[in-house]
Amino acid sequence: MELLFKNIQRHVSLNDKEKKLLAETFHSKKVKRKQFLQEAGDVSRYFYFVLEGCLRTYYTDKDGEEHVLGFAIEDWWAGDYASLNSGAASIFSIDALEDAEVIYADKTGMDKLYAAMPQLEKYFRIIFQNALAAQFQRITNTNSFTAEERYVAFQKKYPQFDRRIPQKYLASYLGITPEFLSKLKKHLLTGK
Amino acid sequence: MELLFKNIQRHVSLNDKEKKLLAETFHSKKVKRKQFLQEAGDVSRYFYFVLEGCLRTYYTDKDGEEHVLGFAIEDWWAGDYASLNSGAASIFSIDALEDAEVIYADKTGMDKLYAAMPQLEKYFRIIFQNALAAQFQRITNTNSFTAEERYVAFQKKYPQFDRRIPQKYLASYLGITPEFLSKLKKHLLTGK
DNA sequence: CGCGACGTTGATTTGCCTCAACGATTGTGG
DNA sequence: CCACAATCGTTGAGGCAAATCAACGTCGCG
Repeated sequence: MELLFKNIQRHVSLNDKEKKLLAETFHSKKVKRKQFLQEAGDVSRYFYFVLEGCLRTYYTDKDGEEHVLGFAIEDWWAGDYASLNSGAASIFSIDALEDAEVIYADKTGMDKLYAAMPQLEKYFRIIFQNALAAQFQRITNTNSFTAEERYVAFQKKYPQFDRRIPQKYLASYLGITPEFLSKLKKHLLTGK
Repeated sequence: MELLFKNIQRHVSLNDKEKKLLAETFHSKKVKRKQFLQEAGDVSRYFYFVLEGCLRTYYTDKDGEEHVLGFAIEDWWAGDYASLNSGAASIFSIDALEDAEVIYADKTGMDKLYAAMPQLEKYFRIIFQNALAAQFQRITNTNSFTAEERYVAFQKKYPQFDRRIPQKYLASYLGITPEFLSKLKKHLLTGK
């Protein structure tokens, strides 16, 4: 919980009463590796804040193929930002790549927090604005880099993920097949 | 200006004093087709709200290739949401695909508005949250659809853009070459 | 009218995928 | 703690979607 306070206080201030309200509204949950936090089709959806471990958000297409949208580790947010607003059923699933501890709140809880602590609107405005910028960067990379360049750029930008994400999920995130990622790595190491 | 008020009032309320402040803070500008609102490398950057016309936001890669990130028509926002927060030089350019009329504010102006009208934080929190959801959808489409499917999906989702966007820019937005888009269209029309 | 930008069409090339087989690693029950 | 299965990663052969390159038609505009 302290981790969330610190994260929020990077952008806005919190007093003790507000911290108490946050602590009352967010609930805690531990999940084992491979367990789901959310499955596609769920109507009840949550904002998750990761205290420990590693999560994966992904989408299953009409052919049953999974496509990874992103990962979340300690001090990161996860959730279907999309449909939390709309109230529609989610098309995304979230599961754990490592045993994880998260705190979470549903839409009702978030609305209560927004009403009681207007500065949270600013906090999430900034969080979403930065996340949006990161997605534009990602789209830019997809369109102007080869798969190999995207892999190198990912390693450089997110070195903390290096050993924590199975290659097949990283391949999916990069938009390539696991086989091709394997060949890329060999090419980078051996030059052939 | 009324268009902006109506847009904002879809999510939060505004009184006359607040409308006056908005009108004082946003400045108006008309640009001809092909003129720039912002060029890559600019340090002074703005939030733009389109009153009339059509804008294009794009990125120029190391090989000099342009990659279109998005379009904006009446009642839409445009701008480098990314670096407006960070203060870094922008890597994006914005120009007009049609003669356009926009209103705009810089970071200082936006900060002033946020301070005077906290409900704007909520408004932009929602705007960014929805935009983020749209970008996740776009990434999902890129990874799980063929170019032809993406073209059809775009036509269906944004019919209002149909006649307004030159094919080469639409091709860039879809992540394909103009030549290939031409062939796609032929295939869809003639079946061969 | 003539120029330049845009769109089209065809021939060829290529980055990445698919399929299949084979190692390596992990996890689980006996 | 081992045996075995299951999952994951690697490697190779062949195929396809989309890129590249080049030539030509067409349209808007000075």
